[in-house]
Amino acid sequence: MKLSTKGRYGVKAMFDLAQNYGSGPIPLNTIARRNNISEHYLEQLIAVLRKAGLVKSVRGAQGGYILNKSPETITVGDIIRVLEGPIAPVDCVNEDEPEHCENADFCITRNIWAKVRDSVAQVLDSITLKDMLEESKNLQEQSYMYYI
Amino acid sequence: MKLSTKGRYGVKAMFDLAQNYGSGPIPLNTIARRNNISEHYLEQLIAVLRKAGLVKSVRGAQGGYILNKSPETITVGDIIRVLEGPIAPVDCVNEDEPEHCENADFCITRNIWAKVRDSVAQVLDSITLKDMLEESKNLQEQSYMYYI
DNA sequence: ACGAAAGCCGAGCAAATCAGTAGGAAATAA
DNA sequence: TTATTTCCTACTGATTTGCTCGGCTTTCGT
Repeated sequence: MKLSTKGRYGVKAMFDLAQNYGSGPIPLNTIARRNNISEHYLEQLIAVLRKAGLVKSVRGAQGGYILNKSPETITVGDIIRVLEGPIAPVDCVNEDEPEHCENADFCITRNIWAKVRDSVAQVLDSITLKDMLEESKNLQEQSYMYYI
Repeated sequence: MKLSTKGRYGVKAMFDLAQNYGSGPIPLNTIARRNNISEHYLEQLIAVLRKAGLVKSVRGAQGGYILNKSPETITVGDIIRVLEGPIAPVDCVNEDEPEHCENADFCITRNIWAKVRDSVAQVLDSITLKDMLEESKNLQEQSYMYYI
């Protein structure tokens, strides 16, 4: 039940882009450096995000990446699904095309995995990049108060 | 975010034992056959469950495995934790000993993974083997109604 | 026009994990 | 004593993970 670095790095990178939304394209090496991610590896991940339409790229000098939609319209679930595939603890409850299983109608464990899937999806789909920006702002304020 | 076969097979095997709770020891090859699991592989999994105190074994002919506690005191979460380790989408929100991360206080993504962890744990910890037995009974009754 | 800064692309690779197999030793009921 | 069963250790092929490497193309600034 682990998330791979694909999902983790992807969410970090997208959050970074959200924090810089409106400031023009952000080069990948900047994102990689700020988040301690191998640039070459992140390149592969962001290629997937780009093909899925979550970010767009600007080539050439002074180029970089930009969110393709505003932060409030992108959820963590969107990012995870693109990078890690459909949310499903086991394939027989896959969101897209559940693996066929002849026992599905009588399978008790299957119902459990479906509950897990729904509960994870509910959490991830309810959090937008904008929510994260706001939480970040709150954290900073608290941190400020702490130093007074 | 996939469960491995360890967790899946483990829950199936434990449910099988729950269905036979009170009928003496059930040999492993029976459980393996009924659930389409490689016996040798299941052997390794049940060894872990035994060492964790969830099942007890009776050696020798007519031996087998028995639940070590009654079905209502064993949750799916117990089984999963034993076989798959602590519930945590990423190590920095590990239930037992969270991996140290210097940015933890300011990490926005970390809060998300903690929410996912809690939501998965809540589902798994709320389902006991007895709940599964009852659901199974309901399904059988529905199936009976269907054939009238 | 040129060079530096960027994205784009495909190949390769070491380590870890998964999902088993294989083979036998020890215990026990009949 | 024999069949049945658990117990234990080691090995293994396939897949995934988390990268690295090298080169090509596009574009901005001068």
